[in-house]
Amino acid sequence: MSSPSHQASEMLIRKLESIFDLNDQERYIIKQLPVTLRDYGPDQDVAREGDKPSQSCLLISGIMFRYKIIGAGRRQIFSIHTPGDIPDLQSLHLSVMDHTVATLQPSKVAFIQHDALREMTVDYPRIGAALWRDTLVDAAIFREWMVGMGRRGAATRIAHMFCEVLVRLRAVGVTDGYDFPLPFTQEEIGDALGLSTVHVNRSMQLLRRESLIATEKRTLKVLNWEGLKEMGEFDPLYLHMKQEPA
Amino acid sequence: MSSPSHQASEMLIRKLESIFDLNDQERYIIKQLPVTLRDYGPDQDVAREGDKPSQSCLLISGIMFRYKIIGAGRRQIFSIHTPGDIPDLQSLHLSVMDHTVATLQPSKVAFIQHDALREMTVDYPRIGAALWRDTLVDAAIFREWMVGMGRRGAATRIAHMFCEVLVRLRAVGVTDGYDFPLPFTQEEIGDALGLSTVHVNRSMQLLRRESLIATEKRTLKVLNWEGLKEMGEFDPLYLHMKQEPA
DNA sequence: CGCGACCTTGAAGAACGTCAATGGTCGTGG
DNA sequence: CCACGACCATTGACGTTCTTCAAGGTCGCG
Repeated sequence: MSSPSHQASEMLIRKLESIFDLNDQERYIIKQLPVTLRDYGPDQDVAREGDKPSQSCLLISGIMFRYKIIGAGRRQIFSIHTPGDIPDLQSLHLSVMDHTVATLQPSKVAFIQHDALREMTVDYPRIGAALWRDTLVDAAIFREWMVGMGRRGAATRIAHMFCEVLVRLRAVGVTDGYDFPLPFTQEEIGDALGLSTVHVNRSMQLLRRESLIATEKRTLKVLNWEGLKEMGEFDPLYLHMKQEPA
Repeated sequence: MSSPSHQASEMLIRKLESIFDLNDQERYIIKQLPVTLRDYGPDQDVAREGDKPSQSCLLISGIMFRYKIIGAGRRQIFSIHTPGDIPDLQSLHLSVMDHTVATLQPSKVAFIQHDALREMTVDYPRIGAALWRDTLVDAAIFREWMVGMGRRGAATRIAHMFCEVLVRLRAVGVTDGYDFPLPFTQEEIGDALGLSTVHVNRSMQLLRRESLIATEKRTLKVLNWEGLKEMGEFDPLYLHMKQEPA
């Protein structure tokens, strides 16, 4: 737990245990995974669309996200990643990146060779199943975001996103209360939810007016968790966690 | 190829070979998979949100789709499935369905027990990798739809959807020209793309006015494939096929 | 023939985007 | 300590896109 590379496997184990039961041997095997560490500043691309990576990145601390740029100034953000995530795990079986993976905040990242991961999934099929499951939860989150973009209004989408981020941060122990550092600019929230910056701003004002949230000094305080869940039509089933989050 | 259950494995093999190289042994193993066959009419649910299926379904002929209902009359369709697909392969590692899988057209479906699939993925890790890859392509398609719903206009989204369906139908040999039976009502197209029926109707009129498509007798004719791709901002990279589709 | 499912049309309004300007906060260097 | 600049949040005015509601119209089928 002391050395940074132990920190990497600890975070991965913690993440996998939020969606899968690991036994002692499996935890041990994961701890043996060789990793290479690297620090990134904010807003740096880690793997770009078109790349053919030979390794995947495990987020240790900070926040990452995935996006695609289409034409002039139009960006779509697909996902937000919290510590313990392997944002480009999919590159293990999809050789060409069809989108870009980047840091949102300064982040500590561990790289794991695909060969090592592949070998582990073959030798320990249950760990393979856990990782496969992780990519399936990833897809489930995409589906939920699709519902939002297709069929929910702006305030609902924003509330939903805040609910999801809070639950996921709590699941890996980054936060334990109902406050968390708001790492997103309104532009980034808009790019994630398919909204303009201006409209995000006005919709967030609505959430504040309803006393669901408060923002001060780059911190988001959830004032009324039940109310926010209701506003966001948030049902955490799609996160497929082992235990229902609070 | 004669018996219906051979037809099932043939379609699966064909589908997997569009995204993965199988060898003779692997083809042989897949052919041994025990399946149960069943015919469905149109608009029938095959697995529902909340279910915990012990088998997955392989589409042999017809069209299936996946969706979620949220509140009064709001439905979001996530994906369209062509023969050879296993629409709920994800249930292999996500025990609870977070959405519903249904037929759009009358369809012939083969059910495969999860136990048999799991055993195969453990004994033949390359087949496991192919199936995992398939679920990752599924997720890549979600991402592309997210880009559409978040950042593209109605006509572009519709053109994109037609391009994708055509490419996928061609990949498994259901069509070889540029015409295909249009299995969707305008309401379904709207539910897939996050649009109202009325707006789908008007946007399709635009595509016809531009001589990109023609619809007659429930058949969609692509009059100008290059033009449609351009209108739809369609780049098939995200389908991760072995060979670039025409 | 008549019914149901689907497509089409018009009109009005809500939701959201764009443009452009203002103000706040924070870190940095003088 | 202050001034500056960068980045971000906020506001107003105005346009566009898309939705909603309501009413035909078309087609296949029993």
